[in-house]
Amino acid sequence: MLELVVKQGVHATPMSQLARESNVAIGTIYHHFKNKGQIIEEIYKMIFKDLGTVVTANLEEEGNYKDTFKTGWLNVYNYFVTNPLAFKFSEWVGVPPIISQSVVDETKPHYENIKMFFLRGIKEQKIRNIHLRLIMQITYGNVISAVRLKDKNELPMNKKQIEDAIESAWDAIKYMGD
Amino acid sequence: MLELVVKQGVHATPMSQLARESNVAIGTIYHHFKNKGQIIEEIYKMIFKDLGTVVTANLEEEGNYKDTFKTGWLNVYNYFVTNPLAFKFSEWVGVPPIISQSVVDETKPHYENIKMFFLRGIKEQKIRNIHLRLIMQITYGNVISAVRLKDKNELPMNKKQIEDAIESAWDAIKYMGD
Amino acid sequence: MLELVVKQGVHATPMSQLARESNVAIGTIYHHFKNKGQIIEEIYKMIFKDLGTVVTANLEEEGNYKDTFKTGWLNVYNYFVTNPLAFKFSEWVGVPPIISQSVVDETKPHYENIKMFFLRGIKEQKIRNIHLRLIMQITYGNVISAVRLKDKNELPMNKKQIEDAIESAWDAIKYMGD
Amino acid sequence: MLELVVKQGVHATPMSQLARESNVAIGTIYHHFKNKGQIIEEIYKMIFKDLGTVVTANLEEEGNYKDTFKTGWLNVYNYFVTNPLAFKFSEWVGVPPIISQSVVDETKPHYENIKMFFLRGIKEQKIRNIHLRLIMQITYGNVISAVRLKDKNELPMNKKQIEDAIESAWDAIKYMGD
DNA sequence: TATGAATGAGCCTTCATTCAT
DNA sequence: CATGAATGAAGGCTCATTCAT
Repeated sequence: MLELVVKQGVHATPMSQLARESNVAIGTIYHHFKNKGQIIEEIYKMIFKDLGTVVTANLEEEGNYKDTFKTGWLNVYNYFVTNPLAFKFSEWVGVPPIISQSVVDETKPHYENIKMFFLRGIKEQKIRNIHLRLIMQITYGNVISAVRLKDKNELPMNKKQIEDAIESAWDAIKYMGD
Repeated sequence: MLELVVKQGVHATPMSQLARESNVAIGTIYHHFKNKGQIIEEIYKMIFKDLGTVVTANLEEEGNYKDTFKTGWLNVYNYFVTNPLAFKFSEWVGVPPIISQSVVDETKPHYENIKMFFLRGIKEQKIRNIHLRLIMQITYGNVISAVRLKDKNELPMNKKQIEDAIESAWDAIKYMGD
Repeated sequence: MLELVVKQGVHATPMSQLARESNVAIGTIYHHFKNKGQIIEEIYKMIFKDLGTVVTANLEEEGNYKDTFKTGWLNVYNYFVTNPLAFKFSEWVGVPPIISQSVVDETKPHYENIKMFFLRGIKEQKIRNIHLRLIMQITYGNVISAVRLKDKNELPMNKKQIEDAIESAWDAIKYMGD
Repeated sequence: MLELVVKQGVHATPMSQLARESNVAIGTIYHHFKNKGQIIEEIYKMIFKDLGTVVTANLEEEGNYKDTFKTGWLNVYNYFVTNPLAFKFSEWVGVPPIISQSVVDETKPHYENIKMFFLRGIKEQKIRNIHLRLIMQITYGNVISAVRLKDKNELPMNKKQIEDAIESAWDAIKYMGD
C-alpha cells in the first residue's frame, strides 16, 4: 500500500483520488492510517530510511576516500533520479511544519554512518575542518541541485555533467592543505 | 499591499485571513488581483526581481573576481536571512506547478548580469568551464543551504561559519588550473 | 435565521439539510455560526431565555399565590405545546454533554424571579419547606409530563385534564400544615 | 453480551468501539443482532422489562396502599440510581423515533400490574380519579426528577430529600376527599 | 460460528470567488 | 473604488454494514 501511495504521489492529492488510484475505498485507507498526516509521515520515513540505506549500500569503507564520497553522491543522485516521485515528495515535505520534528528525528539513525564517514574524513584530513552540519547540508544541497536540473529537464546531466557536479561537491569540502 | 502580503506570508493563508491581516475587505483584494494565483505570481515576481537587484547592488565589477563573488553570495544570504518570509515563500513556490514557466521567465532578465558575471569568470579562467546552468544552480544551492541552516536554527551561522560556507561555494566552482 | 432553524429543528438534521430548508447555502451558515455546536447552543439559549420570559410574562405577583403558580404552570405548558419543536429540542438537548455547563449557566439569570417566587412561597408557608432545587425540578417535571402526553398524542389534554395536572403539580409542593 | 453492552453504554458509541469494549469482533455482533437499531431495541426491552419486574418485586399488595406506593417509587429510584447507564439510556431513547411504537408496546405487559395497582387505588379512593395515563406519567416523572438530581449531582438526595420527593409524588395523586 | 479488513454514503467544515450595495 | 455577506464545490474523516476466510 505504501508503495502504491508513493508511486501516485500524495502532493496535493485528495484522499478520494488517492483511494481511487490505489483501487481501494477511502474507508480502507483509514483502516491502515490514522489520518492523512500519518500517511505523509509514513512515506517520509520510508523514503528517508530508504535513502539512508541506499547511500551506504555499495560503499567500500576501506577504499579511497574520495572515491567512496563519489559513490555515495551517485547513490543519492540515482535514487532520486530513478524515483522522481520520491524526489518531489522530499522537496514538497521540506516546507511548512508538514512533518513534525519527532518524525524527522526518527530517520536520523539511518544517517549515523554517513556522519561517521564525514567525521573520519575530517580527522584524516581528507575534508576540511568545518562544522559537520554545514558539510552535510552543503553536500546534500549539491546533489539536490544536480537532481533538480535533471528533474526539471534543464540539463541532460550526461556523464560529463554528472562528473562536473561531483567534482564541485568534492571541491566544496575537500581539505585544502595548510 | 503587496508588501503587506509578503510580510504576512501567503503560505497556506486563506484569502479571508489575508484580507483581515491586510485590513482590507476580501472584495477589495479582488479589485487588485484576478485571483489567488495572481497574488502568488505577483509576490514571486517581486521577490525575485528584488533578489536580482540586491545581488548586484554593491558589486564592483572591476575589483577582484573572487571578492565580487563573495559579496554577491553575501547579498543573497543577507536578503533571505533578513526576509525569512521571502525565503519561506521562495522555498514553497519551488515545488509543484504553482508558478507557470512564463512567470519564471519574466524574472529572468533580472539575472542577466549575474549570468554575465559567471560567463566572464569562465572566460577569464577564474571559474571552471562547466555548464553555466550547473554553476548557477550549485552556487544558488550553496547559499540556500546556508540560509536554511540559519533559518531552521540548526547553526548560529557566525562569521566563521559564513566564511566557511562562502569558501565552500567558491571552491565548488573556482578554476583549478590545468 | 435562528427562528428558521428552530422551526426546522436541528435534531439529527445534517447541516446540508439545514441549509436547504433554510434556503441558504451551507457556507452562509458558517458565516453566522462557528460550527454546528454553536448553532445548537444558540438555539438552546434562545429557547430557555424565551421560556424564562414567558413564565413570568403575565404573572401578577400581588395576587393569590396559588393562582400565580397556576398561571406560571400554564405559561410553560402553552409555550411548549405551541412550540413543539422547541419542546423536542429541549428534550433532546438534555441528554449527553451536548450543551456545556457554561451555556446552561448563561440561561440561569432568566430564572431568578421564578426562584424568588418559590422562595417567597416557602417563607409565606404557601409551599412546603423542602430543597428549592427539588421543588423546581419536580414542578418542571410535572409540566413536562403534561406536555409530553399532549405532544405524543397519548392524551387530548382537555380543560379537565390540564386542570388535573395543575392540581397535581400544586399538591405536590403545597404547604400541608403542621 | 447484552449485559456487557448496557454496562458500556450504547449512547453514541460506534459499533467498532462497542465491539472492542465487548472483546468481540464486529462481525460477531452482526451474528447476534441484525443491526445497530436492533441492539438498541434489545437493550430498551431489557431495561424496561427489568424495571417492570423491579418495581413490583417486593410489594406487598395486601399492605397499606401508600406504603406500597412508596416502596414502588423507591424501587424505580434505586434501580436507576444504581444503574446510571440504564438511566441515561432510558433518557436518551425517549427522544426521536429511535424506538418504534411496536417495541414500546412489547414492554407494556410488564406494567400491567402497576396499572392495576393504580386502578385499584382510584376505585378504593386512595388516589384521585383522574386519567390513569396522567397519573402514571406524573408519578414516573416525579421519580425521574429525583433520579436526575442525583445523577447530575445537583442534590445529594439524602434520606430527608428522598422522603420529601416521595411525599411530593404521593400528594400529587392522593385522593383529597370530596 | 467467529473474524476483521474492506466498503462508501454521508457528515462537518473550509475557502476561493462572486455580486449587490 | 470598496465592501463583506453569500455561495457551493471539494476535502478530510466517521461509522454502520458486508463478506470472504
